[in-house]
Amino acid sequence: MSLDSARSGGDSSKRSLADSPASKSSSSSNSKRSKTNSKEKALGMAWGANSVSSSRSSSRSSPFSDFGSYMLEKTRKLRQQFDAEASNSSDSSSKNPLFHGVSIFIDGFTIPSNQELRSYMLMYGGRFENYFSRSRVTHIICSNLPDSKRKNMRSFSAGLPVVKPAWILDSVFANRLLDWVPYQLDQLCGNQPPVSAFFSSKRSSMVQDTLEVAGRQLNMDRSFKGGASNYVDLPELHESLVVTEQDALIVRDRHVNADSSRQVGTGMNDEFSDMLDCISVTSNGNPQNGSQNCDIEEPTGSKSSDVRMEVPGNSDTECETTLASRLQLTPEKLHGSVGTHGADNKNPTASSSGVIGLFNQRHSTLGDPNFVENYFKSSRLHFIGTWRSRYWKRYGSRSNDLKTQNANCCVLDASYKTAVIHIDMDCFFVSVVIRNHAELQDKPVAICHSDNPKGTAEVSSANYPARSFGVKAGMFVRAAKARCPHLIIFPYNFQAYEEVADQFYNILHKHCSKVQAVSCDEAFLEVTISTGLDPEFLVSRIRNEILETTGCTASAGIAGNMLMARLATRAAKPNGQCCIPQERVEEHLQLLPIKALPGIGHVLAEKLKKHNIQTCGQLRMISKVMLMLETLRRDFGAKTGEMLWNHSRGLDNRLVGVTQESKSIGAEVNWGVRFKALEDSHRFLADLCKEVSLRLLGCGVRGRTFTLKIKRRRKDAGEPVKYMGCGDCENLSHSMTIPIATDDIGVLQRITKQLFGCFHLGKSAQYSYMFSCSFQ
DNA sequence: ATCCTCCCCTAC
DNA sequence: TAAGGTAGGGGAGGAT
Ligand SMILES: Nc1ccn([C@H]2C[C@H](O)[C@@H](COP(=O)(O)OP(=O)(O)OP(=O)(O)O)O2)c(=O)n1
Ligand SMILES: [Mg+2]
Ligand SMILES: [Mg+2]
Repeated sequence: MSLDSARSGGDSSKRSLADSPASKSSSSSNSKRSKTNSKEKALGMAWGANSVSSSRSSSRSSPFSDFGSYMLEKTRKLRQQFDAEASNSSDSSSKNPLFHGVSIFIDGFTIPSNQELRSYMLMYGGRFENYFSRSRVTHIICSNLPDSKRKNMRSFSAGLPVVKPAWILDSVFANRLLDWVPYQLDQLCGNQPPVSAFFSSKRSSMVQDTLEVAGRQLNMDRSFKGGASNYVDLPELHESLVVTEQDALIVRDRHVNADSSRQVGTGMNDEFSDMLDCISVTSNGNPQNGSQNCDIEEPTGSKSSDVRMEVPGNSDTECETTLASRLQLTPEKLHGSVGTHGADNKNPTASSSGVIGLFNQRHSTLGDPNFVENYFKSSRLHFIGTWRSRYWKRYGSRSNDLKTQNANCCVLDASYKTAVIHIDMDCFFVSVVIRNHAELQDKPVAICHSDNPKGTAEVSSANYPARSFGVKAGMFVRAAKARCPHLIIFPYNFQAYEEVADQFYNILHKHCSKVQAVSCDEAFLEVTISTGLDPEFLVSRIRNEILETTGCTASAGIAGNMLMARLATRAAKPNGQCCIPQERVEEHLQLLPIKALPGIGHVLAEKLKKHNIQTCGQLRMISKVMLMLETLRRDFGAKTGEMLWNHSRGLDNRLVGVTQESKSIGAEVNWGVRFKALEDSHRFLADLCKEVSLRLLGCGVRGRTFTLKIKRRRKDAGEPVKYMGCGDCENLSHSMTIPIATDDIGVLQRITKQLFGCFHLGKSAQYSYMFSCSFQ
């Protein structure tokens, strides 16, 4: 279960208090995070998440002038980015710069989208302003004018021409700049312009092109014709472009993809479904495809192939067909069908590590009264998950101050250029642990809780020799040992990771004023190139210093934006650095597997694969040929489509150092969670409430929206593949917003009880919980 | 249109 | 035996 507290409107006073520099004085003295700190004895405070100081990110407390300079900085940066893209894109170099002297500002929703229009300007020699400026903008592009603006046309447009997007499209098609006057927005009609020639005539030939590239794409698009946009790609659908009120034609069922799991969540009437537990034996042989629920089963670096490697010699598959779970939550009173689960309860089952018999109760909520607290002390994911809040406590205010300063001085000097650096420690957990073992550097080493060659403990990090055997983070140790029998396993040393992370960030802050932390071993830097220091040189100095100080190597990437810098780092690893200048972006992306883009995981990658898209080059070509962004948007959603469009071109508008304040705080445990009676469950929930309450206090925030999430073992799921794991679960959640934000543990507990009631949980299933809150 | 709830996906 | 957490982004669909 997880309790999630959303931010609250009512907590503003508390917030502003927390924002004041003075408020962090008490906790900042904890920065050494010694284990003796009494705060760390708090539940789940193994790594001090609860004692995080109350310093907040700058955005809320910034005076308005800061915001102004931020905006100046941002516009300047966006402009610079546009120029860089324009001057280096091979697309543009080969095209007629027909928009030379034209600088557009997009007002409101347009068809096609502003990103597409931007890319036309990019490709054909024009300019694009993200923010309106009377002096810079030459044309305002607008599809639709709301009444308010129509009434005061002159002040809205500042006297500039307000033109329909078709002007741009038709100009591109004509390969010359057309007169904009016929395309002036017709104020009387106020409707979407008629279809431009561009769409009607050119369309079909482009579709042909597409077919060569991605055979199935066309079919997909056809089925999506009723999507949220009128931007269609087939001739016969043209009419919808003429439609004026954009959404008039929206069809109800926007591609409800085969997400059967959703129904489980929303149909809360499963009260009696548990009775089926003993009957339904299941065929859950293929966890990958069954549903999109993220089941935590048999994790491996590379999915199904690993599953296959895993299975032989073990009872994993048998487990899935054994009768469903012994029931763990047993409210005796509830209904009568006790017999079945009772029998299950006694059945010995093959356990995850091949050992027959019951699990050790001390490894679960049943045997350890301090289970949650102890669990968090050993959890690597808890460690990396809470690291950020500890970082904020140490560097938050300082980096904020510098950030502001930096932004101001940038504004004064508009002539400089910036480079983005991404730096990431090599196989961090392993490097730290073997940094003083020279003899191990060439041996395959991994970090894991267990060295059991049959075990289901997860590899946290593997060094590069181990990776050459196929050992990857997230893999079960038995799979790792199967691939690399001589793999050397070391235990975790969280304190050492914390110390090295500190050293790492101390070095980064010393060399650069703009540092954006990503994780304990990874950060972005932004540097100005015109200050003379070559970024390559700076990076090698930083990496050297990291090696000398920590005994561990780091790799780094240098590029024009965060996306490309990150990809450069990947190319540089291990122990290297790599620069991807603008003119090399395209070649770098061309053959890169789509999955390598940050933000594209296995689900999205599979979806794209069904469209015959496997590389960034293909994605770029498809989206361009298909004209364009709207196709991606229909298939993947507005934002995701845009992300695909941008990332496949190496575009990334994010600015280094812009981090917003946190939106939510939560706690969850999905390992070792076993209940016999309802009260076990409530006790556990109370522990999570305590944890969340302490974290709220530690951060100086109060929650207003609380969420309880429950993972319920599927009826047809067998014993979890992973020892003490939660198995194949469906995810449920309910939330509640209260009028006055709180951090009071008593209130939290009452809230969880009430939320818990909303689920109407049956008796014969196993659950684990998460409780979190958000702050509005 | 925009907000809200209940999810899913992603990254470390 | 083993320690499958945390937080943000975003989509679908219903309420307003
Ligand atoms: N599934 C994962 C991924 C990461 N980590 C931890 C261990 C890693 O050492 C640390 C940093 O993650 P990275 O993705 O940076 O991986 P590494 O630093 O281990 O390797 P690389 O050289 O690829 O950066 O986070 C983990 O416990 N489990
Ligand atoms: Mg790393
Ligand atoms: Mg990393």
